[in-house]
Amino acid sequence: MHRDNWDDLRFVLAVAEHGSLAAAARALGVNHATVLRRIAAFEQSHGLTLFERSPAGYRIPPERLKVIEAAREVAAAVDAVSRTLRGAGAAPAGRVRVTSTDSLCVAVLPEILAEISSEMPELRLDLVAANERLDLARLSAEIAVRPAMSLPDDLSGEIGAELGFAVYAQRVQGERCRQWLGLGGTLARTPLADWLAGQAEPERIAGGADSFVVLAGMAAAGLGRAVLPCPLGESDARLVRLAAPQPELRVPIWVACHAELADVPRLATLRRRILRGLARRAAYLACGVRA
Amino acid sequence: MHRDNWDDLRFVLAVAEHGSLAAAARALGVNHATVLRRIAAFEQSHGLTLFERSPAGYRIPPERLKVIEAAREVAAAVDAVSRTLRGAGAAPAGRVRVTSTDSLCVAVLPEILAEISSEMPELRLDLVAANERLDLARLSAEIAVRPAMSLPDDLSGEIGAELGFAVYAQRVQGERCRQWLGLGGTLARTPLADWLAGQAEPERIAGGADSFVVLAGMAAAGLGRAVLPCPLGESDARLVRLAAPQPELRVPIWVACHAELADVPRLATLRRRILRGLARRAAYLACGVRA
DNA sequence: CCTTCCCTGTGAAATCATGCACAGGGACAA
DNA sequence: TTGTCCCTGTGCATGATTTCACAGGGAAGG
Repeated sequence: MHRDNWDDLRFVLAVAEHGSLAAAARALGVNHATVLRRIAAFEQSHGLTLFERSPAGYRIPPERLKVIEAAREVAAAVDAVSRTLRGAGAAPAGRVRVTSTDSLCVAVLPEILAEISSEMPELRLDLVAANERLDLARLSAEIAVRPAMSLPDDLSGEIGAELGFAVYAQRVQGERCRQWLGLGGTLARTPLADWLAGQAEPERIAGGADSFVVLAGMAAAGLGRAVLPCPLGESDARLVRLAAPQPELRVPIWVACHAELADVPRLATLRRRILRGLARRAAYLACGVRA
Repeated sequence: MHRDNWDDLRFVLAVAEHGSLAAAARALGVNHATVLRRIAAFEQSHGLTLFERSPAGYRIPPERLKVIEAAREVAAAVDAVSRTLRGAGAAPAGRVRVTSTDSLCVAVLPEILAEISSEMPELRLDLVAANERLDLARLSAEIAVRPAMSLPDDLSGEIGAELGFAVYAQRVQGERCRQWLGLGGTLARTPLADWLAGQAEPERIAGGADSFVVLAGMAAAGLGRAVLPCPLGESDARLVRLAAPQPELRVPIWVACHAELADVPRLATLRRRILRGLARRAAYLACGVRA
């Protein structure tokens, strides 16, 4: 069944975009019979019919559009490989990119980087916010600051502090607001989401988002109460905390870089300083209490 | 040169992950000679050597790691196709996902959605923040709110307001801060980035980020001055605007959905309400002035 | 009505990729 | 040193893919 050939997707996409076997074949520079057979192979190996055949050409029914969108993602990713391959240049000296979740990029890291920047003014510090595919995209940065229970094998790093979570809501509505905000996207597959499922009945969920920063904005606008990382909830004056942080939800914050890059002196210095910055804010990160 | 076979990436990835032709071949269930030739074909078609050959196996030099990471992205995207193909289910009723840039997801849309939610309490409104690949990932949401000069063909929508940009910096440092913050990632390929390049000499750039929300946080922490969407800059009390919004940088904000979904009544209603919400805040969006 | 054009679909020949078997070489242990 | 093991790399037979050429059918236009 799974003959699993990524190249078939290229043909699927071409047919979807050109509307017919023949047009796709012209665009791809191959014979139309080839396209016919590759599409047939793809459909058979996945056990479904993707296209509507008609004498006028191949059409994708609307309910199959998502597959095409997903295939477009693949195309974009392949393009990215090409671009990476082309501009295989090393990162410019004097410039370090730090990646983290958007919460930390907004709530804590700017402060820490500002301290570091004043001590090392020659350095250019870029922040790369990436919630999803963190483990995959990690090479778009030299240093990663990641809340996680453990670190992937090829990363080398240390724990700087722990991140705590609590429930927040709009200050003026406060306790009266009985609606909840749910976790979407990649956040939906975290222990936090399980915990939340135990707190809020599904019919009480008025909305959701795939990012804590957005959730904080929604909670502040009065859409409902949300579980947020403490430093994020505390940093927004429009929000009020409804309960103490849940100790069972604490997550270590790792400061890491690729094992291969662990010895670069500049990166090692920066890692140490970020670690120190996190450690100095440990209480704030875990409980939202400013030292 | 461009023989362009996506399937070769599968072999590249397998060799990178297993460390040798032979191990990759075992994992893929093919002969090692096949792997050898596919790798060779890939390298030749891209005109470079990706792996370091040694008697002990194939190794990727650290500077080539990015290519592998990009290939992993492709793998993830292919997985997504499979998952989409498997669970070809429709979105649950009574739940609408709205996607936009992180700036608007944080600064304006929560307010608008809160108004809508109070009028249509049975609806669950999810916000999906997506800066990059917006045009590709658009099917992860039903409605898109997008600042852009024009709309892709397969989207149908209207302009709700215009988004203005201005330079902001930390209130306490204010004008004294002579450092700038640059635009990274996808933001680096926008007209805004060109404009910024005309304002700030490269050596004055102390940092950067791929998201305006993160840039706002960095500017507020005193890392430098940043160009920000007006509603985002105005919503942060720690920031002060250094100059009037640049009229030439204004961008229309589209409220759109897939052409195929344009007629769904529930979505049409929601689109209208979002449009109204944007129009009512036109001055705030364009100049940062609260009506 | 017929003609033309563009589409899908199919069978046979040619091309290309794959698997197999084997050569060569480094690493490691006896 | 010798033997073993695992690795890369290469010729050749085989089998799968692709191309080519052609059949059939709907749509548009005279």
